[in-house]
Amino acid sequence: MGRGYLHRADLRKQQTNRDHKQRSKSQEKMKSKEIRNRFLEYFLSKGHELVKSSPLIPKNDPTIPFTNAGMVQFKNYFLGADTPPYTKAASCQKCMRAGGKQSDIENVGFTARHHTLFEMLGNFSFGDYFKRDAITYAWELLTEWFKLPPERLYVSVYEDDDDAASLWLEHTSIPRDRVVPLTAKDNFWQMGDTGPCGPCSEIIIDQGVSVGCGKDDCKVGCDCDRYLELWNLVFMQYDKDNNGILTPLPKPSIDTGMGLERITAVLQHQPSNFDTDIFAPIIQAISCITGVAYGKNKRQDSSIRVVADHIRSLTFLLSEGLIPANDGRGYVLRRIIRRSSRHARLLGMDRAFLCNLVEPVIEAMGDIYPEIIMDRRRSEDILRNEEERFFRTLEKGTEILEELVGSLRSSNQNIIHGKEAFRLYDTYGFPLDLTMEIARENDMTVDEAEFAQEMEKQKSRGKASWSEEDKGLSMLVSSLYTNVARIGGETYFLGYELLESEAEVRYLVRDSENVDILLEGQEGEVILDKSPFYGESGGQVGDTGIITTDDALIEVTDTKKTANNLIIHKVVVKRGQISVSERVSCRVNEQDRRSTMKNHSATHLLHAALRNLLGEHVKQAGSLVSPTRLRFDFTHFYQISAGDKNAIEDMVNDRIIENLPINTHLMDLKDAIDYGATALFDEKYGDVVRVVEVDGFSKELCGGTHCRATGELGPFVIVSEGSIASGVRRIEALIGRRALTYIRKNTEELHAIAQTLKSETPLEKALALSKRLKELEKEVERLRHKEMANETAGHIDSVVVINGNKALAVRKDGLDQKGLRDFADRLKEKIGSGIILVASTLDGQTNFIAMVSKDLTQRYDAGRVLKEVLSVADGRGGGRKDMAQGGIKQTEKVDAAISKFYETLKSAG
RNA sequence: GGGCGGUUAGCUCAGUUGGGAGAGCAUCACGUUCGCAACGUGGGGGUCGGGGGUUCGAAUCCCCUACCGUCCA
Repeated sequence: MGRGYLHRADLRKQQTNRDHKQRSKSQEKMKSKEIRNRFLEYFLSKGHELVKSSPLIPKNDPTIPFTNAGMVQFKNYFLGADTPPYTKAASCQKCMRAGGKQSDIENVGFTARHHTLFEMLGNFSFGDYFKRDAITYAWELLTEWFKLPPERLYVSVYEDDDDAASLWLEHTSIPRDRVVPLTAKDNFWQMGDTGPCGPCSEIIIDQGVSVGCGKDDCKVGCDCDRYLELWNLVFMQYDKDNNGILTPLPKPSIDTGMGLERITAVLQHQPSNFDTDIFAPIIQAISCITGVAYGKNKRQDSSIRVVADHIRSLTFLLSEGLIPANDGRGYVLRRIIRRSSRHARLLGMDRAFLCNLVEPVIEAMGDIYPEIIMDRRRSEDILRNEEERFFRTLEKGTEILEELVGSLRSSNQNIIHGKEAFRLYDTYGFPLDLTMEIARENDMTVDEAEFAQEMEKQKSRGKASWSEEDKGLSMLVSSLYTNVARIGGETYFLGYELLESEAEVRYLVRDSENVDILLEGQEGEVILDKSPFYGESGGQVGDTGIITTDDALIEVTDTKKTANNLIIHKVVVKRGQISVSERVSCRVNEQDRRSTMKNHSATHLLHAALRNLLGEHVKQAGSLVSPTRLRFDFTHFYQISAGDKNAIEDMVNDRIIENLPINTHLMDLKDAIDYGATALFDEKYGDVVRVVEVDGFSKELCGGTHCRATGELGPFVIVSEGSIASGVRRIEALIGRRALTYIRKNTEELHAIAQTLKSETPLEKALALSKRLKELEKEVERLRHKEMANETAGHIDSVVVINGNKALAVRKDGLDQKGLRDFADRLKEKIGSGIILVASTLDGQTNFIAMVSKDLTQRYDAGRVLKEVLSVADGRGGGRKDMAQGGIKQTEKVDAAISKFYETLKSAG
């Protein structure tokens, strides 16, 4: 990640200003910006590297949904998987707590301290200083720089950590009775079930009796606001293994965290984080738009706080390219939008409203986090879109609920079952509080206990489905790789220049386990010291090819790249064997690789063309670059018109025809961004990045392999365009020979159609033919009816009278179900009142239809008559009183069935 | 990853133990009117998401699958 949080010159300037105003500043309230700066400034003065906040969406870390603490970006340093370029650092990290284990979202708005998004100030030592300095730094900063009164401070320590307790007493002015030992529950920290861990120590401020819970046993460790935890110092000193055994780390480390919102509230003497200058402009904007004043009504205040908190999260998450979805991080985003929208409605808003609040957030935070400014239009569009979608959901839910209320009322009930409320919530996304509100309006209540019960069931279902094995396996392999990388470093990639090279085998894996040798016929994974094989990343698929030794042939079927830049060759040993430390020759499948390069360069042209023609809101949302095709997903809200599609194709092909040079430069990340290169959200970039530039048209950060000039690409053609998720569209395209083949195939097909239709203008001809076909079909239908009418006339003679009613049985083979009905209808028309049976044999089975004219349905039931008839041949059937259908397989028994028909009528009469 | 709901005419949707695919809007023609709105009459428009199964018979029941929605992890 890029470094240099603030320029030193700026800090020096601030420092001078500060010295001037020191006296007055300490009296008046410190602004949050100043608090943030002074924290960083302090640790800069103690030789710390100031590190920029990493994104909320952690790169290459699937174990957590969002960055939730300052240490997240340093995790690999603490784990020892990576070596830091500095030994101590400080940062102000944007953090998100919503959706994972540490989700506070339900509390947000109703407490003084809970947030979804917050900023975490922290200092870190990677084997440099330990407890003593961590303690003295924290104390000095709080008491001398921030001027917190020492007599109101307490510290907690882990009960077994005597070191920490004595260091506090020795190196600070804190009295013994203010050092409070707490249990492991509060003061022992660990990253996961295994790995680095250690005791921690918290600095606590006594805010006075007035803000406390007032209980007699209120003391340090109480959850109320009186003893407020300000700053947590974690002393990482053990490594915990699978059996829970702690071994001391060779280089103990420090990880601390202090919430900016919290320390600001304390320094500004405010009871709630929401009353600080951090939230003031946002709350003001909400009040202004909704016309609801803050501080007048308790319930409305909560809603305002919810919106104020959530809009910060939304603006930040959207700026990192996240899109609302039904699962994963996108789902968390959607939930935050819906919760905000719900509270906006409580404030009287009935239209999309959140999009209007992006601007105030940018004004409040844009100078510190410029990333939220860049895509503001896109963020606003997504919010508007998503909020409108939510309104549709609410409409649907309201409709269902009103129906439910109506039916309850008509049966004199006034309790909405929890199951029903849950169904509304679970299936239709209708919020419980809204159900309760509507219930109240109708003098009803909701069975909340039952609702909670249903929710529990749902949760345990979710958990049960999660403990799958595959998760464990991938964890195993990934820790295997982490170890390999730790010991041997990353694999050097030679493939930008070379397609063949020598290398040494460093590591072999078979069935997720480290092995020394792979034998003939075995499948496994090979890790080399250097390799010309491109490992799948950035959308470009991995190379295939062969690895050989004097007497072995190994086929490389796929190549992957790990988070720590190991290149993993998936192989099958075709002949001989391969063992660790052996010298091998590598050869990449050249034809496929060259095709892939063309597709990758074409992807860059497509990306630039889309941004050019559709707008800057277009962002890459995923891509696949293979030897045979390219697939590009990007953010865009509408279908792409045929005209735009052609314009995109034209623009890409024009750049190809111009044969523009494609150049690659290595530069610092910061310089690359300044240079205007497009960066992606979900890629990890080192300090030095590759910029792939198509002269004058496209600049992208990209680790993939590319052609030297656009002319190598050949024709470009878009094969399909469609939607893959709300707000994301996908284009698939072909390049070079494959594009040509595609165009040729279409042309040939058109020729064949023209030839078949014997026409120069096949489209017109096809339209004419289709119209003619319709006319003929109608004509056939008309004639068939006419013929049927004629034929039915001939059957009238066969009508017999049984018990005073007309009865008629006819056999006419070759009719399908519909024909049978039509035929019977005609007969019925002819005889007026009576009972009719028609039998028709088709495809080895005989179908029957029985009809009873409306005036006789009191006396005869077509269904019953038919059942009798069919009983002679083990047939089945049924229907209504006036019409019934059925069939038999024994076609030779049709005559018997007809006799049965007359018999039945006789005995029924 | 696991639930639940949906997919029927251009659009919005109905379709009740499995037995003739419907309504409203839109569209077209004709009528009414000086004309328009409105109205009246008639017509066109459907692989009932796709595939398999059960059944004499499936929009309807069962299984698989795609897509959309929604909740949980």
